Amino acid sequence: MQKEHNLSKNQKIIFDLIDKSGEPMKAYSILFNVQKKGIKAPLQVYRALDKLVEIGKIHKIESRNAFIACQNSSCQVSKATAFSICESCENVSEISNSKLSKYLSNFSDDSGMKYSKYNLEFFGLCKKCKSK
Amino acid sequence: MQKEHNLSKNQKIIFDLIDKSGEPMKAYSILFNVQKKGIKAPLQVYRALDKLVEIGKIHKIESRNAFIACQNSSCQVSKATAFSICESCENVSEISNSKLSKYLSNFSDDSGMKYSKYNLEFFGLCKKCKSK
DNA sequence: AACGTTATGTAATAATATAACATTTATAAG
DNA sequence: CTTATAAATGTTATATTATTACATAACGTT
Ligand SMILES: [Zn+2]
Ligand SMILES: [Zn+2]
Ligand SMILES: [Zn+2]
Ligand SMILES: [Zn+2]
Repeated sequence: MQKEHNLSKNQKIIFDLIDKSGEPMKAYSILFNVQKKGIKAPLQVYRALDKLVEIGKIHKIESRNAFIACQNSSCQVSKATAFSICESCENVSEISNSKLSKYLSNFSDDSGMKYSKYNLEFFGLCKKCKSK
Repeated sequence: MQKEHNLSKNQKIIFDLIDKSGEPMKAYSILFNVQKKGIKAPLQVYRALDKLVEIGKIHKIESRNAFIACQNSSCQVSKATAFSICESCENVSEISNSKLSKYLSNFSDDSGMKYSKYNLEFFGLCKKCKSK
């Protein structure tokens, strides 16, 4: 059972945009797209993004400085994220693989250290791009 | 046997700085530190960084926009990188764990897709910070 | 109503990274 | 040694990404 987050006005506008786009969006592209809805300044976007990331509705693709809606309904807290990124068409998808997440969540390094969060980004060519 | 890369003048200056520091350095901090050596513009730094990343002498910590010298002598091509990052003191260390790298290099997602590269960042508290 | 918390608005600025163009240096053939 | 090619450098300007600072408004709880 996951906590219900009542998004604020700006958060909802920005989440809906990202969610509908279905792909990673950059902050200033988001800004451009929501200006007609009254969101005029970068900070308004970044504040909403920060909150949405915090509650796991979106994730940041660190290598791309872009934000994508969570594609994994069970991933409501952004502590364990994994993505595949096509280096040709920049398609990104979230990987939800329970073995992988279990493996990484339980991973401890050579000094016995365990970690509370991780982010993994795989790079390669997606099927479309590979078959070209 | 790994390929010997003869670093150019700027590449060497910048690699030496990062390597000696032993911790992640940001591009403009690098710039500041090498200005006395004649490197005056951001682009000179970014070009050297790009090359050093390409040949695996340094890695970029994506979540921090920072660059760290490779701590793993066998990791001369930046295709499979893993780091642990302390969220309190920002200490970063490169993880070299053959099981982990084998697991991730061989990982294929639910559609059977395999990937040629990955970058993994673990977050948590380092031993020092945990014991405070 | 009073309070603390969360969200918003706005302007300015900081931090990170690239484009464009000219020149120089290194490497390798012929 | 000359020519060709690629790699690296120098320089200016600009683009992109993100935060600081401060003021105001809305929300949730008691
Ligand atoms: Zn998710
Ligand atoms: Zn693709
Ligand atoms: Zn390395
Ligand atoms: Zn620490």
